[in-house]
Amino acid sequence: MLTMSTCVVYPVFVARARPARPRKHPLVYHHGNLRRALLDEALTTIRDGGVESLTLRAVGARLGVSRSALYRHFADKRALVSAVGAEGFRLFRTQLTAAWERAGRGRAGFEAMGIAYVQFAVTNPSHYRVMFGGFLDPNGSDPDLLNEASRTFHVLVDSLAEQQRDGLVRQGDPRQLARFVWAVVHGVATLAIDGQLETMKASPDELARFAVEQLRTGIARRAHSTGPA
Amino acid sequence: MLTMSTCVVYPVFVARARPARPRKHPLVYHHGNLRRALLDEALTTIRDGGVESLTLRAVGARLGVSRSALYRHFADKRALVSAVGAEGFRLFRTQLTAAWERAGRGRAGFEAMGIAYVQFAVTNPSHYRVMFGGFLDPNGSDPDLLNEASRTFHVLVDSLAEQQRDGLVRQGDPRQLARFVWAVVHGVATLAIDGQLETMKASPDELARFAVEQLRTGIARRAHSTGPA
DNA sequence: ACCTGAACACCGTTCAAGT
DNA sequence: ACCTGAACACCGTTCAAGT
Repeated sequence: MLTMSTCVVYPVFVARARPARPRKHPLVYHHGNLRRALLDEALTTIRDGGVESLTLRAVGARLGVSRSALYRHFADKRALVSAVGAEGFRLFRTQLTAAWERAGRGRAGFEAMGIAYVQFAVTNPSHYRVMFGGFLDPNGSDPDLLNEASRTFHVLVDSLAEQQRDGLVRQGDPRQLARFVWAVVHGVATLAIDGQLETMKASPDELARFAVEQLRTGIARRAHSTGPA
Repeated sequence: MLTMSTCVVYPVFVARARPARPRKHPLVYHHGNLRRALLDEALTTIRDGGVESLTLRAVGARLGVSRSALYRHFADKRALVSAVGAEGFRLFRTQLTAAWERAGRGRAGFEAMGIAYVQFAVTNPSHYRVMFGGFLDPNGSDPDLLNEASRTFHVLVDSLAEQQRDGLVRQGDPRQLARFVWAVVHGVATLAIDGQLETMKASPDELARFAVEQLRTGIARRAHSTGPA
């Protein structure tokens, strides 16, 4: 637990456990922007080699800083990765709404958003995995991450609710519909980035388009009832 | 790389780098079943605490064996986890076909299989993650894992092909349909085991049933055409 | 307040040596 | 052929000490 607001008075007269070593290099401080620098460095490291490749020592070394300097700005490694995940959700949400708006909302906008979803995952696999991969428990300690994930989900809910008002999507709890739609695109995305589609000899984009098509005929309001099951 | 077929002759007369230490405990060998014992130990460890909790040292210690004894039976840690994944696919496939048969195939069988899919993932989250989680690259070196995954996929393909013959599912490449169906249940499963559903306040089983329902109305052959899009 | 550097308790993997 | 035990090159985290 990090207590930031308490003022700690350090005792000055303590028995020296070890003698002080002479310093080879002068100390260089980052002064204030180290937190941001650590975050950026973690971001590019994860982008290039995945979460597994992220080591605090390497991040520190690349920034010319001790391996434990990080602990002044993040509680631990998890907290650093959480911050990267939260940033990922912000970028993700921007791209989803952009696709939705650019295609003029409605049916075309919804399909464009589905394609954009899978494309984000395929383009940023490491980032996507941090956000969803179970490395972070979403009910965990970071409220920022939780908030960003929740806001992203509501982009989908709002889109579906609007389409219901316009008669493009059949009635029902928009949150329930949104969960189903999310599961579909999330399924395509994770199969794609985990290389499972190659086993099945399929391209991510092709499957994404097919999935969005099937999704539409599944949730679209139909002119003729097919009768009870 | 493990070369199993080459016969290596060890030189006998070598200069000793270090003097031999006296042995405290007599050597106890596992003789033949160590591979199986290692696999079982890895399986329960992963089941209890996930892949991250699996350490070769602990596995060896629990079996009363050196930490490097494992290297006689597996190329490295990855190979051990691959073997666990392959076993997972075998169990998975058994449960899927059992659900399909028990519900009398056809429409009911297909729905039962969908529910069973998500239930397997929720019941064995660590196992499921090993199989799909990207820890193993599926195009990797283990042909056994690849084969098991492929056979499981074909259970789904065969089920859909049979339903097409019986007029329960509309025409089209059954492999393409199977990929879509897989993506849907995989999406529900991964959202569930990564705790994302809790964020959305939904239960895995409820979403699974809803998803299978939507899936049906999406891929079922309809009596009345809704006209071109 | 912020950072260092040594220490601690871990990892997977290698390899000469023992039987 | 199978296993040991020391060694190697890593980890994240802690903490007294320096400025």
